[in-house]
Amino acid sequence: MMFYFISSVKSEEERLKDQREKEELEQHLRERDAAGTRKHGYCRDDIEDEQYLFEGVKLSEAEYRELRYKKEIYELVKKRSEEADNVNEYRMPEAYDQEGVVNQEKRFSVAMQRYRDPNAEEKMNPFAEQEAWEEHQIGKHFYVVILACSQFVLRFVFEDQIDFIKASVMDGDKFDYEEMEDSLEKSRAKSALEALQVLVIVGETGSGKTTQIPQYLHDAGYTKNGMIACTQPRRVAAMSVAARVSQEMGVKLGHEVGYSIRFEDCTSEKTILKYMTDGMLLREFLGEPDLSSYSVVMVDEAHERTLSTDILFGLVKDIARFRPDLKLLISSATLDAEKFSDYFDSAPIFKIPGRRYPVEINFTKAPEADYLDAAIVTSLQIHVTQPLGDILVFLTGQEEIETAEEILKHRTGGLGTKIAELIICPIYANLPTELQAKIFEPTPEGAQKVVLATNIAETSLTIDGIKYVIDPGFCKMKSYNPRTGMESLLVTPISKASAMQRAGRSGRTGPGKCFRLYTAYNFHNDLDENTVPEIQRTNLASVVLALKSLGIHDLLHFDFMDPPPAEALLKALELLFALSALNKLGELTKVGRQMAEFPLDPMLSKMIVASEKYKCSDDIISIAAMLSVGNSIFYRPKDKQVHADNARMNFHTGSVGDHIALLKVRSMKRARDIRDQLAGLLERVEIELTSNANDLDAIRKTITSGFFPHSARLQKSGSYRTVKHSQIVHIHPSSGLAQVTELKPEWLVEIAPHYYQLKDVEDSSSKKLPRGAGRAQED
DNA sequence: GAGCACTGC
Repeated sequence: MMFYFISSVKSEEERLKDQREKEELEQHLRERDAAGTRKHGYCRDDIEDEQYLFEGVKLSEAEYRELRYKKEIYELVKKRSEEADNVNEYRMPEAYDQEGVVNQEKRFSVAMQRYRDPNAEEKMNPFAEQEAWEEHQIGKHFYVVILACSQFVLRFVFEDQIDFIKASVMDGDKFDYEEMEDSLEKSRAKSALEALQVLVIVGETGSGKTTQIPQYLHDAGYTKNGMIACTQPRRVAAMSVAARVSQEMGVKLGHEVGYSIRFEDCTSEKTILKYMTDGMLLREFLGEPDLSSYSVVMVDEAHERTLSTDILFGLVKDIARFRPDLKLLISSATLDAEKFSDYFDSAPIFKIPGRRYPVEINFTKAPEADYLDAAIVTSLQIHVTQPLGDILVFLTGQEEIETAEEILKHRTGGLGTKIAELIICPIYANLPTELQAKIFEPTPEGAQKVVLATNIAETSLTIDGIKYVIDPGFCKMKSYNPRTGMESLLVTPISKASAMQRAGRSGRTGPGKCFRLYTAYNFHNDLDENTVPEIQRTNLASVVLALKSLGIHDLLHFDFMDPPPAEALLKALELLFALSALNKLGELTKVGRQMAEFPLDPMLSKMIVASEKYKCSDDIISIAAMLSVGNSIFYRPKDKQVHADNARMNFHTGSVGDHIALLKVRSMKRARDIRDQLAGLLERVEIELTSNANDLDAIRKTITSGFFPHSARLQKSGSYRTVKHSQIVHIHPSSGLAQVTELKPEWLVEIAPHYYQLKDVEDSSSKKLPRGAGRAQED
């Protein structure tokens, strides 16, 4: 346990100067002690200068003497309190108000009085009761005691502090927005944009590339022969950028400038500048394989390497060859520009400066075993020792965030009013929107906000005013095992690119600091340069189906920027063949073409297509919509008991039931939207909308038609084993509502005779073959 | 008593 005095707000130069002075003082005191001249009170009587320093803080001589004295006393009583057998025998009622809340200032002065009073009976340990209370409150690990002195506040911190080493400063870019527009108009940018068919554009978010370049191309006349498409990885981005550009151009959104996202097409015949999600352009490819209505395609945020952008790359590269009039712009953040350039036949790279402030990077001196604990300690360390400014902590998931929130509340709960208030804001995608809004509320004067976020804060949303980033270096990442055909989420170290992105989050509105909870050595030697692109770690069934329906047959030789593992491609082909979407030659069947129309996992699409036969399409699309919305409909924030305790402790947290209700509303609306879309698509593939809700067997058979590859048999042991590969699987815990559909073994042979033979399903001991409809885990 | 990062069509 270490004992620190930590100074108040200071600039870096001041800090260094103080540090120097402090070292000088310490050296002086050491020499004096060694000489045997040390006196009570640490008076610096032999120093001429008026500056008195106490642990780095400048004081008047009187303050200095007082503090030195107080510290010594404090250490003494602390020591004695540790020695005391029964801490409860000492009481200090004066220090508590009517509600029983301790007044730290008062507590200290009472302690001082008692200690100095030669007649006091409780001289021994005035702090014992307080300490017992604190230990009870915050679990012995960390506590802060505030001492008020005449003109300033000093803080005592007891903690095994984490030592950081300042490693480097990520340069900012002092860049003038107007200047850029000017230079874009006049400099080589203009000629480059006009002369070249394919161009890689590099620029940080905020450089204006997304808004300025399409406008420039429009002015240069590129919209005469077709639209300009600009793709974004996220819906909100497409919407907000379109809104801004339409404003800048002085036109109504949806007229000349529009956006197109799922469930919402805000474009018209007038539209010449179209912002859209990458997945949406991919869908448009299916109907228009040469993109003839576009004259320019700009793939924005290409460095994010979403599944859709990666597929788009291969497709646009291909059509650019036979359409010399199609201009192709690939825009990305700095890191992997060379790679994009290489892929697009050495396309020139054009750089646009970004706008970012410098960010100081700190690494830990030694590796931290428990990153969650380290993150909490570091937040408090920043809270107590650094100038005010909001903190962003990257954690891996909801559960971790909830744990961290509890611990932080616990540890700051017992602190008096002398310390700045710490506002804790959790944020993750499953958090109801109403609660998400909390992170955008401006931090009140004198308070400090700590945002506990998942990866959502890395790209999807930006929070202004973040000054400190704490990066434990992990995230949850999806990985796919082609052998078992199962996807799983694993906590994985992040890449260097991701670490830079996280650090950059602190430098958006002013200079920032990033505290990495790993060593510089770890960073340089253990982290990958870039995150493995999604296409290499996902189930490719829907990708393969989409490419096949675009007429691309030789998938193993398709020009992927980073080819997925051949095994994953083969697994996808195998599945599509089993679903009869492909024939033995690997060509799309009629069923396959119908399936490709649905923006769903092929097993779900197959289920819908099969519903025609069993006359229950109306019921099946409801099921499909609910399944594709994901699990969040049945989501529960946390174990009720814990939450109830929490609510009692924090007495203002709202009711859990309400949160779930809010969440359900959002998910249900989404399911409704998807269902409506599916109904429209049914018409398109000429399947009649029929309901057959009374015939459960028909519905079960329809489900079996899509999900037979995932059928499993109940073992005597209570676990399940897949029929096809004898893989042990478990029903996912979220399937509390028996989300397993029972089916008859003979159906498998009836519905998928090419996949199952009678011998596969024969099992004298069991009549039922429940099937895991939810997610299954590998054993 | 289990437990689901983030997008997107």
